[in-house]
Amino acid sequence: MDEKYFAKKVEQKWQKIWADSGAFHTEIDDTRPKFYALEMLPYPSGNLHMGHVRNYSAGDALAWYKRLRGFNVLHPIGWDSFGQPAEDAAVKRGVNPRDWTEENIVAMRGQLQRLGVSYDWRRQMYAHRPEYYKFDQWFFLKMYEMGLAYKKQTQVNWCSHDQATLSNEQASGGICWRCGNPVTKKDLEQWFLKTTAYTDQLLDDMAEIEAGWPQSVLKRQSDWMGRSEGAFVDFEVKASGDTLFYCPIVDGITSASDLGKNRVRVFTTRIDTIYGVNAIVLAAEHPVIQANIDNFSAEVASKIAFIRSENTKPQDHEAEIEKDGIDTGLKAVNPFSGEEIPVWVGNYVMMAYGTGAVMSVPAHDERDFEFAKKFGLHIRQVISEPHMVHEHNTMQALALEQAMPMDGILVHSDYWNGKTSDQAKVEMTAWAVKHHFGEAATTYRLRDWGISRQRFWGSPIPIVYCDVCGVVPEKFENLPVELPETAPFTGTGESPLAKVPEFYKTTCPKCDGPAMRETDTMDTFVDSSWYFFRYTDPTNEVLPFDPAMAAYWAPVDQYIGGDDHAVMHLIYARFWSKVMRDMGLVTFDEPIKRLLTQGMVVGETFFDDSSGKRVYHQPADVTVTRDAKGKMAGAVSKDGKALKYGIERMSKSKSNGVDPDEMVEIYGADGARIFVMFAAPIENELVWHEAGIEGGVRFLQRVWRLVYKWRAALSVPLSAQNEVLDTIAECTGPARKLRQKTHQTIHRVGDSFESLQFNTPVAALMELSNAIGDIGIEPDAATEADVFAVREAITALTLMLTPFAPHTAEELYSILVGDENGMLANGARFPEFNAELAKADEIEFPVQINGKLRSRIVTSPETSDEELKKLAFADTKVREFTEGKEIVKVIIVPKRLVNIVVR
RNA sequence: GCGGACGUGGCGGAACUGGUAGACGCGCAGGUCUCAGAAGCCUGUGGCCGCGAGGCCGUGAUGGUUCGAUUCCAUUCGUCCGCACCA
Repeated sequence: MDEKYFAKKVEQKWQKIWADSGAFHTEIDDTRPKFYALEMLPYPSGNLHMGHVRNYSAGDALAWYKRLRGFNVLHPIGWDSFGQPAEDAAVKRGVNPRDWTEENIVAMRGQLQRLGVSYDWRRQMYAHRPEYYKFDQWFFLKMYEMGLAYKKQTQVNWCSHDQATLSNEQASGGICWRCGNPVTKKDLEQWFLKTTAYTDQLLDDMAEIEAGWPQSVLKRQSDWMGRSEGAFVDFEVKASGDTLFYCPIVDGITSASDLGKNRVRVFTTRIDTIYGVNAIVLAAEHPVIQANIDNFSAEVASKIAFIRSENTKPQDHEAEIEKDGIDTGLKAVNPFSGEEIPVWVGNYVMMAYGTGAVMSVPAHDERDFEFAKKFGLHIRQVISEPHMVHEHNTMQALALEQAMPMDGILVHSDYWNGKTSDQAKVEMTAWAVKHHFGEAATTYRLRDWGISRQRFWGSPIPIVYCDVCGVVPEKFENLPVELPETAPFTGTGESPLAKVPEFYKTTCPKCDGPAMRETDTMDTFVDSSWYFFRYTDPTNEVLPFDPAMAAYWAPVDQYIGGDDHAVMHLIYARFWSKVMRDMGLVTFDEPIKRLLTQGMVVGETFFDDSSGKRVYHQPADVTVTRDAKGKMAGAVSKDGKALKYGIERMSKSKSNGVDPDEMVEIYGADGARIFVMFAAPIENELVWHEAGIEGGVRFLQRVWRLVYKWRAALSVPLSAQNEVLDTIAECTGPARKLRQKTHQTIHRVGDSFESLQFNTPVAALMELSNAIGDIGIEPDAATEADVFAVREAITALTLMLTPFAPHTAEELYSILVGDENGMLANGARFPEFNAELAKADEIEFPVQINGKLRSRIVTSPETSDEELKKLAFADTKVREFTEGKEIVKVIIVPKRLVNIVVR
């Protein structure tokens, strides 16, 4: 190699050596500890973006670090290759989704390889290949057997733009997660996976991963699942006369055997406020309402119909929806007080949560308050602040200005008066149970996972419909149910598979009679829920993976990806693992021990000041002017137009995107990678500055020159003194100082990796490199001790550089040790830390007077307190400030500082 | 509205359990090399005052605890993110 650093040459050389030698191939090895480093798999769009580069650079750094620490590292990659863009391409451009996908994978794999990411490429998984999706289907059938997969007719979230159904997660906020258009509702027969059967575990097992996951992600997950503890209470319902109405049992909520058919069940977290109930409010879709719709007056019926239709409209989250509702004329009886109260339908009650029925307590709930105000309903306060209890019980309460949703002391509640909310919640629930009109209850926001998609490019759901046998699961031995070569792609709502008779015409697995296949395919989140287990055993044809393989590699030790997957993917993946545990495939509860969420990479954008259009990006098209301090004063385009500056998410349409290939071409993979790691903490947003990357390259060049400068001197074998040199006693002056810095750096870099910091270790390496450069000794004038210290420093620097700039490090390492096979073949290890050597002989003790820094004394860190005090008072500066003052006390912090308090 | 996170030079960011604020890099300024430029190298770079030694101020703002606060507490302002009537 040359004395000058040519990134491209070095990178091509080592990429070839790595590939030829299978340097990153991994197999089970019981003699070494394992480490499973995982990054979120990409969707094969055809182009890597800088967010990917950041993600994979971090994962690769960790993988390399662990390898150098002696771990057997599994570091795989695969392709989330089912999904809508491939089908869009088919609709728009008539290409075959399979061809489109495969081509994109080839392109992106090339990009990753040019970045030199150390994957075991043999273990790639491809969601769209039958060898993989066969096991999506296998899992589906298993879950069907376990009663975890079921079909039901429901209102689904429907995106009319994408012509697709969406899970609740994907329709979060009433907006399609993919295209951003409003979501509507549509009735469809759908397959569901029973995620709700695991909600409690998903919530409770968070304790196991708490230490390794970002708090924000766990918080979002628990909010998403939305467990709330409270009670069901049954209210008897009748007409204003005495006719009992027919009340069908509401789906899934009737466990009390004596729940009468003339009762309606509400869910409340505030049973203690039940004496303040002024009405029962039902969702418009509530079965009681729907079953009796013909009994209502025309006015009531049309209002209900109106509310119902409003509910299906896309919601505008900026504007608060005004409360609306109508008195149905039905009456309900408060089981505690015997009071007769009206039954209303309200637009603010959702059928999807709880029982679709609430007891309205306007005094203590803001929504109920608003509702009562609007319709002039009675408001009664039944919870009081402790000091107000007497007033409340002796005189009528004043009109409330607002709801008071706090806990307190019960008033106007007969027998329960004087109890605290906490007491009352427990005792009143017990009372309700005793008298058979209620029970303690927990409800969740999380619904079951609807996985049916009316799409071609996904795993077919392995179900057959037979006129004779009904719904029949496909036989395991018939898997995979393969997608046909192609289908008519129209972009309309029906699955393209429904237009391919060769696909859907089949025979019944049970009776061999003619039958139809299910033509929906699975949500692609199914693929990503278990893909990381497939890496442990990627070619298994019988099982998704061999449990023994997973037992060695799983769980994932470190997962890295964007926090946009905090709720969907990461809840599904956790759910899937728990199911696999119950199937006996794995033995643990949680599949991912540690999670790191990386921040977005954003771009600088320059706007045309006159038109406001964003058209330019750094550096090619823009000249930036700065003031004397370096602050940006203005920006001008090539054709002389003034530009405004802004920061936006990178994208092609904003022309502020950065192409990873281009960066690698100009600066080299290592330069790009080290910059991405260094520029900001991994969890922060990263603003891409073209100038910054040059700093990364400059650093690599400095290290390169350093090695070449010392190369000849270091190649001289050391004398028999070698071992003696490796002690502190034999090492003084600059050599001693350098060794100290080397070992301090080893410690810092190791620590940083353990706490998943990637920016600070790069800074530490820069410092070490600066320290080597600043040693002030020329190679030809160096003593043996100097050479020893420099050799140690440069070798350590090179090894520690590997996770960030593996190609460069490999090349420099090969120069240093004279071996061309690479570090791993050579058994290279992360440099060993020596605490003795890292210790300083002398340190600077700041001396403060009243907490203000006044002087410094340089002495051994072991100096006794007495001696330190003496030294401090001997200091002229200190004298100046203590002269004629009373010394109140002297505080000495061991190995830190001296603070003299004077008056 | 509810919930969470965060405010440090011109910029990205350092700072161990309260102990020398601004590491490291970018940018900027000056110098060196060169016919010239690029690259490299050297020096400086929080603000104010001072020739200098040095002094004063300084981690969004205000107060508090402490010998000592970027770090802990309270109030407040601001930014970012999540949720969407969850009974």
